[in-house]
Amino acid sequence: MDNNVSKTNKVSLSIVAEAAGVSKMTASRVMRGEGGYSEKTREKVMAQVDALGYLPNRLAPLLAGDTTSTFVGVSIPDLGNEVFAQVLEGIDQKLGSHGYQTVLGLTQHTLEKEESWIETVLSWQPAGLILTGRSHSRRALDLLMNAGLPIVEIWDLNSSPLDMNVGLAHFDSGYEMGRYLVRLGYKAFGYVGTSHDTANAASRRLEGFSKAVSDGGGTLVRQFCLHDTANFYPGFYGTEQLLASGAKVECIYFQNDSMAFGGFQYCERIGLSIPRDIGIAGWGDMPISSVLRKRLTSIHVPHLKLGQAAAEAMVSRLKGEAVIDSRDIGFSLVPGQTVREL
Amino acid sequence: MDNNVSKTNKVSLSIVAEAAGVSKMTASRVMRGEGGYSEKTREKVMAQVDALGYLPNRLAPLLAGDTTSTFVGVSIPDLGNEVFAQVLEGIDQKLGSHGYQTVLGLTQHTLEKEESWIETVLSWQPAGLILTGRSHSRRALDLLMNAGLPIVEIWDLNSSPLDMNVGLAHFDSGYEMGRYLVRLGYKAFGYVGTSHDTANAASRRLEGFSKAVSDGGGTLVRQFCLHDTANFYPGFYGTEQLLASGAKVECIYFQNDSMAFGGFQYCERIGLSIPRDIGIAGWGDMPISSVLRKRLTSIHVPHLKLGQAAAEAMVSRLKGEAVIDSRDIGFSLVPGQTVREL
DNA sequence: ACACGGTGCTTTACCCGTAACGTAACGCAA
DNA sequence: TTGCGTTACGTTACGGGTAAAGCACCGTGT
Repeated sequence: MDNNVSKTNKVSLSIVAEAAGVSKMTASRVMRGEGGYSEKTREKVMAQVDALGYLPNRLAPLLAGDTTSTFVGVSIPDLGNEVFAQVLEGIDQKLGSHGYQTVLGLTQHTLEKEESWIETVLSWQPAGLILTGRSHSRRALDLLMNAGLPIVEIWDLNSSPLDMNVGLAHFDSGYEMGRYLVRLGYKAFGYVGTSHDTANAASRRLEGFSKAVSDGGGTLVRQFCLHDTANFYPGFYGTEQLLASGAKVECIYFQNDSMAFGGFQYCERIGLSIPRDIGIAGWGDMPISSVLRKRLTSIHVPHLKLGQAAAEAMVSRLKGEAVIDSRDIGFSLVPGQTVREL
Repeated sequence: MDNNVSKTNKVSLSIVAEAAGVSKMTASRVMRGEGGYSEKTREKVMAQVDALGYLPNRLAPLLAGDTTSTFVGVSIPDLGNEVFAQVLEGIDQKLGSHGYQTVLGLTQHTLEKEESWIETVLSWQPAGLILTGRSHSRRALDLLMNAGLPIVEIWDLNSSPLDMNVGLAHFDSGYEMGRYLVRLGYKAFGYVGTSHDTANAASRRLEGFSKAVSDGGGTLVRQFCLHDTANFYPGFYGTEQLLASGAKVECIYFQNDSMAFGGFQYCERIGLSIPRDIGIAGWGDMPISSVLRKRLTSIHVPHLKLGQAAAEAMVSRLKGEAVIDSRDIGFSLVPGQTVREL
């Protein structure tokens, strides 16, 4: 291996121009195909472009201020949660198809990491930012205000977004699930989720759920919030802890379907039949549900579409088109077979 | 909402300097804390930095050529496959902790998308690239050679990497699984996977598997490669197709655990008992396995660690430290309970 | 008295591509 | 021939930061 590759003998436009025997400006015009040169000149320049392997440096016009970058910073809590991976996929697909690049930032659900990522990414002059969640640190807000670039806050619907907003009403989705389960006759509920951050979307789902339950005369007997990613295993051992705690629950509401499936597996492992002995409800209508004999009772959310819509809003704004500042991507209840029937 | 935020009244160093009554250069020195100024000057400058909310523009020194960027381009096939999401998470964690930014590119398993992404991302002067897979288009190779920057090819172990390489021996992992299953007495095998790209890692696993099977006197009766993401549902309907095809198989090898679980679910759905009636083997030892009563027979791969190791190799190279050009991240067979016992 | 070194600052030049402007050469009509 | 437009270029300036060089001014030693 050549370890001294680092000697970046970068080919600049002036080098191409000199080699072709023309001025930088003429070469630049040829590169952009904007006309104002003869066919003979075009050939001379292009011959050198091919020979030298010239690739334009997009930083230069950016610095000169006559363009914006095509970077879009995207902050995502974590990728261990399949739901966020899908949102990111939707974002990157759409951004990419419009010639924009995704600059990723994983925040691990902390505002501090988000803040330091925002500071760094802003210093690279992104065209805009897509941020997951609606709460940001004081300093992050200052930075964002000062930067004055397009921002899409996703995931959560937000009555006063910084700029644009694409998401869904998490509280409402929790409320709808709670109401549905109460109507089925359940009274005593348990909850298993992750994270202690009261400001996040999952907490708002739990709030909505909790309200629906008490509105309907039921009780949220016990809730477990684990310090872990919202994936299968935490759902499994969270359920174990919940049931071991002695709480008498008829139905468990989970932060998402991955956790719900983990809980489902634990219940069956200890001999509980679902939904006869205990009900299980999740959130997200995630891919795993499609292969289960008993489809999980859940809330369907178009994750990929959410990401795409966010990217579209960003691209439209960057192209100077009219943009709806706020978009509710919606959700729908999936009855499933993991809770009793009416 | 202020829709006219776009008026980017960018605060530059000269503005800060002028406001503080010093030259750009002095302000620059204060910003970098490299000395050569009085305490009084430092205070004057910092007061203006705070007042104006100045954030340095990291593009400028980049253009001037006395620094490299802190962007690292990372190409990933898709995020619908949990395994790649984890690899990406590992990469971004490690890059981020060293002050580097991940610029994502989803290639959807196609060399054309990789090529166009490489071209675009190179024009933004990244510090290095991390690419999934070892095959690239002719033009991509030209571009990479010409750019002369650090490259880590991940996923697959590669006898002649472009630069650095972190991965595992996919062929061997397939071979080991095949040998294991043959030793258990299986003779007739089926395969369910995705993608028709013969150049990718999953194909190499299949080749290894196939070789082990024929070396051991068995037969790979039928194989299904679906045009889909390697997730639960394709595993489910791929298995349906396989079994409906009338092929007599005793054991099915899947591209990964997600597909294997989908297949598992299909088998149980139609009344087949696992492993009594049919054996199932996956790859990746993915999170879902941890909550199943019958752990999937699989190959354990430290995905997160693979991503971290790739990022570490990149960072070390960028810092000018000595780097091992190639690293085998390894794998290990997980016996599981979805195949018969010896 | 003058050389010398250090401190604290300013000035100049540069990176790369493009906008804006300048200009030489030519064609064509009055 | 003059006047004007067009074509096909070249020249200059710019943007944000930093390296390198320049330059006052001070204190100190001889």
